Amino acid sequence: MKAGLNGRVATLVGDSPLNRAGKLALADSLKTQVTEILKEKIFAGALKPGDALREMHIAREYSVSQATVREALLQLEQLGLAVRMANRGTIVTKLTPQDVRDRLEIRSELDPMACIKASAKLTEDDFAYLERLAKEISKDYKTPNYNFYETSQIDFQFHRYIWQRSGSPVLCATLEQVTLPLFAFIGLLRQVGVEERRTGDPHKPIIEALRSGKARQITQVVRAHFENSYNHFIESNSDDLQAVIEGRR
Amino acid sequence: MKAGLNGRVATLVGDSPLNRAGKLALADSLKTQVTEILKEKIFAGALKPGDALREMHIAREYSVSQATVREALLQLEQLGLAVRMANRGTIVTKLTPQDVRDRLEIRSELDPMACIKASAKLTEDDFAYLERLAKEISKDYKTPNYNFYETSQIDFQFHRYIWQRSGSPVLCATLEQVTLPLFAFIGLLRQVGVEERRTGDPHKPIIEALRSGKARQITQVVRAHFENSYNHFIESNSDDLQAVIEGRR
DNA sequence: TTTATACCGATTACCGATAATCGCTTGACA
DNA sequence: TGTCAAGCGATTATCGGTAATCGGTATAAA
Repeated sequence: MKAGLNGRVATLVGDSPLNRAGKLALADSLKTQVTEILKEKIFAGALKPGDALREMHIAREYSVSQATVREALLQLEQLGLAVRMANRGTIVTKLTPQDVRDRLEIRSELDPMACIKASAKLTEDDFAYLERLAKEISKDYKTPNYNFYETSQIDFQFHRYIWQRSGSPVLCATLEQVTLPLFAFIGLLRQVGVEERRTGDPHKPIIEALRSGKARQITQVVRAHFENSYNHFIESNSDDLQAVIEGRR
Repeated sequence: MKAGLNGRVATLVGDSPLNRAGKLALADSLKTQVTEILKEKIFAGALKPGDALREMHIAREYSVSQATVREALLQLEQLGLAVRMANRGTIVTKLTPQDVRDRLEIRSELDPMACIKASAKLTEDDFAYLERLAKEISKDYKTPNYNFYETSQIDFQFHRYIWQRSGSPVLCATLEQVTLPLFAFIGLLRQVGVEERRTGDPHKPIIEALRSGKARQITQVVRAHFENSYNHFIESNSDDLQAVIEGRR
C-alpha cells in the first residue's frame, strides 16, 4: 500500500515547526494509512457524498483485513467525513446547507478564540511557516485549473496550525472536527463554479491580525475570512447547490 | 452481559419526549453495550483516571472478542473518556485543570448558543421533561450521601436534551464531546468534598430563561450555572485537586 | 391488485488465532 | 560500575473465517 506520505500537501504538512521539533514521521498503522487514503479520495472528489464505503471491497482493494478497514471507517466517521449506520453500512457524509451553516456558526465562535490564544504564542518560525502556506495557497488561486483539493488541504493546514498553537488541545480537536468536512467538500462547489474567485491573498490579513495581537481585530478578520468564503451557503439554498452537496450527479 | 438498560438513569434518559416519539430502544450492539458499561464504571468511579483499559482483560470479563472491545474503546476515546496510545494501550482520561478550563471556555460559548436555538423550539412536553429531570437532581442534592454519579448523569441528560432540541446535530455532538468528561469526573471531586453544596434547584433558572426566550438572559443564566459549579477549577490549582483529577490515590 | 411473509444475496458484526510491537530485564562487556 | 543490545513477557495490531442482520424479491393468500 502506498503510504500516502508523498506529494506537495504531505510535504507542507510534515515540514511544520511542530514536526521538525520532534522526530521524523513514524510509519503509520495500516488503519491510519487506509483512513488517509480515503480522506484523500474524498478531498479529491474521487469519493462523493453518499457513496457507499463497503468494508470488504475496500479491504480487498488495499489488501488489508476487514477489521482494519472497519477501524479506518470509524476514524473517518470521527473526522466527520463518513456516516455509519448500524448494520447498514457507511457512506460519505452528505452535508446539508443547514449543516454547513451550523458548522460555520460554531467556527465563528471558536476560531477567533483559538486565534487569540495562539497570537500570544506564535514565534517567528511559526509566522514564517504560515506565510509559506499562505503563499502556496495564493499561488494556486492565481493558477487556472489548479487542483483545488490540494489547495483546500493546505488551507486547512494553515488554520489547523494556528489552532494547534492555541495551546488548547481540546479546542484544536473540536475545530478540526467541526470544520474538516467544510474543507473536504468545498472542492465540489468549485466544480460547478459556485465559489467566487478570491482576489489577492486571503490569508495575509489573518497573519497580520495575529501579529498585532489585538483580540478584536483578530475576531473581525477571522470571521470575515471564512464567512466570505461560504457566503453562497449562508445566503442561498438553490437546488444545484443542494445537488452538489448531497452528491447527486 | 447485562444490557445496562436498567436503573433510574436509564429510565429517565429513555423516557424523553424524543424517544417516546420513536419506537422503543432497540437492542444495542455488543460494542455499544461494552462502551456503556465502561462509561458507567467511569462515572461511578470504579474506573479512575489513568487506569489501564486492557483489551483482552475486558474481553474475557464480558465474554466478548478483543475486536469488539477495541471498537468500544475507540468509542470511549471519541467520548473523551479514554485516551489511546498507538501500540501502547488505552487509559481512562486524566483531565488536567487546564484541560477543564479549556473545556469550560468552549462550553461557555456553545452552550448558550444551543440554548438560544432550543428556546424557540421547546414545547410544553419538553419543559415537563426538563422539570422532571430538574426535580430529580434537586432531590438528590437534598439527600446526604447520595450516589453522586447518578445525579451527574441526570445532570448531563438535562443539558444534553436541550442541546438536542437546538436543531443542530453538529452543535449537540460538539457539546457532548467537550463536556462529557466534565460530567464524568466531577464525581471524583465530591469524594474529597471539594465541590460546594448547591442551595435550591440550580436548574430552575435555566428553565425559566428558556421559557422567556430572551437571548441575553439565557446566555447569562447558562454561563452562571456551570461557571459556578466549576469555580474551584477555574480559580484553584491545589495539589489535592490535581491529585484527584489525575487519578492518584 | 394489494398485502403479508418466507427466503436470498450482500454486507456488517463478531469471533478466535497469529503477527508485530513495546517497555523492561538480563547479561555480556568495557 | 555503567552501558548497550538481545531476549522476554505482556499487550496491541492485524488477519481470515463464521454468525447475524438488513433490504429487497419472489411467492402466496385475500
